[in-house]
Amino acid sequence: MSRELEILDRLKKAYPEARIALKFENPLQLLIATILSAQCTDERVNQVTPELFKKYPDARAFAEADLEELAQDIRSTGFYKQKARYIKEACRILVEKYGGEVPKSLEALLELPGVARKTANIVLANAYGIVEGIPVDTHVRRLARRLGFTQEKDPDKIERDLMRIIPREDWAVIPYVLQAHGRTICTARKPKCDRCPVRDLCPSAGKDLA
DNA sequence: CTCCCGATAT
DNA sequence: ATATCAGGAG
Repeated sequence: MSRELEILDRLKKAYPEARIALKFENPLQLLIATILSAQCTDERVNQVTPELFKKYPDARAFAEADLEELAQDIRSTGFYKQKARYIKEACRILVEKYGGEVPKSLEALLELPGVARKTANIVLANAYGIVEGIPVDTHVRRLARRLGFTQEKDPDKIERDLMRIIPREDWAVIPYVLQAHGRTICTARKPKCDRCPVRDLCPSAGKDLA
């Protein structure tokens, strides 16, 4: 087995429970929650969304929301004015072009404001089971670079490198496995290499870098 | 590259 | 006190 596949195998075994942490009951809720999760923990998003989804039950409700009020409703997730604008405008487009439904294609999702490949991949995979790519967030980016899976910095280029290395059946779970490892062991600041299950396969082990 | 911004770790 | 964080747009 290649070094890369051995790493993936060990990490999957180390974090067998790893999966999406965002709470949602339908594709629209997942889309909104994922937009909110930018630069914010899923845990905090989950503190805001139950109330939010009660107040705004569908895309039309978000599209017709008062912008200032919506912003206050999501305030604690940070970047709240931006996110409120993205959500309102995205939902306006959903109502206008897709009957209030969340479209099932990458291209259509990428048309929405506040939605790039990371968000689109998460929504497609977890709401519809459609796997077209690998969501690259900061955890995935940091670990992919530390593990020597890529030298790139641009998320889209990192995604391409990962799609070459990782078997397609793992594309949907791998971000959650990497996030779990990134939160617990391979942290941004002081990675706990002494407790890492892939230490012997990691080119960055013991080093003190990004 | 800069801006958006509150919450949390250090 | 302040550095950094589950992104994306201009």
